[in-house]
Amino acid sequence: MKPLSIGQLAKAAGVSVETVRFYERKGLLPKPRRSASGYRQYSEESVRRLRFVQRAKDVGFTLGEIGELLALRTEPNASCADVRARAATKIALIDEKLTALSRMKRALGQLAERCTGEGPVSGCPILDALETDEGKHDANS
Amino acid sequence: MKPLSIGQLAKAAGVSVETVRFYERKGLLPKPRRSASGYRQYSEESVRRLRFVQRAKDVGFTLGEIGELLALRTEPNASCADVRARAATKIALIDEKLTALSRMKRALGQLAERCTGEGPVSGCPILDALETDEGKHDANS
DNA sequence: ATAAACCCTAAAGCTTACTTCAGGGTCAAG
DNA sequence: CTTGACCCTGAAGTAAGCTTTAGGGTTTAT
Ligand SMILES: [Zn+2]
Ligand SMILES: [Zn+2]
Ligand SMILES: [Zn+2]
Ligand SMILES: [Zn+2]
Repeated sequence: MKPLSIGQLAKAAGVSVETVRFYERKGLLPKPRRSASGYRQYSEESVRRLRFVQRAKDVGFTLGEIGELLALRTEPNASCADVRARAATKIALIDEKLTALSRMKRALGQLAERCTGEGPVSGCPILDALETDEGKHDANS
Repeated sequence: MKPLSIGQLAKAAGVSVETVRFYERKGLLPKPRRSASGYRQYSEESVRRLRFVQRAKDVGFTLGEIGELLALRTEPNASCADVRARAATKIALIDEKLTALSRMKRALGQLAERCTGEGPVSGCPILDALETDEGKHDANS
């Protein structure tokens, strides 16, 4: 039942003390009670809250979106479907990023394939391809 | 042979005028000649250069890295292998990002699967899973 | 000659998620 | 009673890649 100091909370959730204060400023963590000397005092609930933020971050939500998720939990007319919709939106965004990265990887891989790594830079097919337009959109000749 | 204005160059490469000036400040484009009234004057070579930057960006290089690639082209003792190595490094980085995003997608997808989207937010499996530790690292029970 | 469309500079602002700095109090140990 | 570990605040800095703002010249067409 003894309250946790900000350092103890930070450690328990695996973040830095500055991050905790930052999240508080951003409204992701409620303003905690203070000791007589002004030190922040946290409970186990605070640890759960902070871990929630970390997990939501891990699955791709921004801090702003995490704030919305947290707000949803206390809005009485919010529905499970709201949460689901946010998850779906996020998954769609992740898919877009995956697609873009795959395209990049393929394009760069194709350039790299043609470069033997021998000789001076002046004939490198990678640079040549970047200079001219060649190599984009798999041309047919 | 008529020189291009900054607006014409920007249009030819599909970027904004401000972007051209920004790239010049960053050293990605050489400082161009100026007309009597101080207007920048570009050549076709400038268009190629600017397109190089765009294509390198498209395959994932940062502006800093693109500057290095451009510098390689004029360093006499730079080798084709240098370019190849940069490409390989970039591909590895793209792979890391792909892996991270795939992990995110899978984790979030697993949460979303359990949410029917019905009822109030208070019993949403997505939020529940984010609050507790459950759902991480596919537990076996 | 005047208005639209373009051009110039330097500097500040934007986004996200923090970190660092500057300047000080507080608490436990020895 | 002093040292070191911790805590406090507010403000500024960081990364990348631009965009915007503020204040003004130039060119071109009518
Ligand atoms: Zn090469
Ligand atoms: Zn739900
Ligand atoms: Zn100090
Ligand atoms: Zn103006």
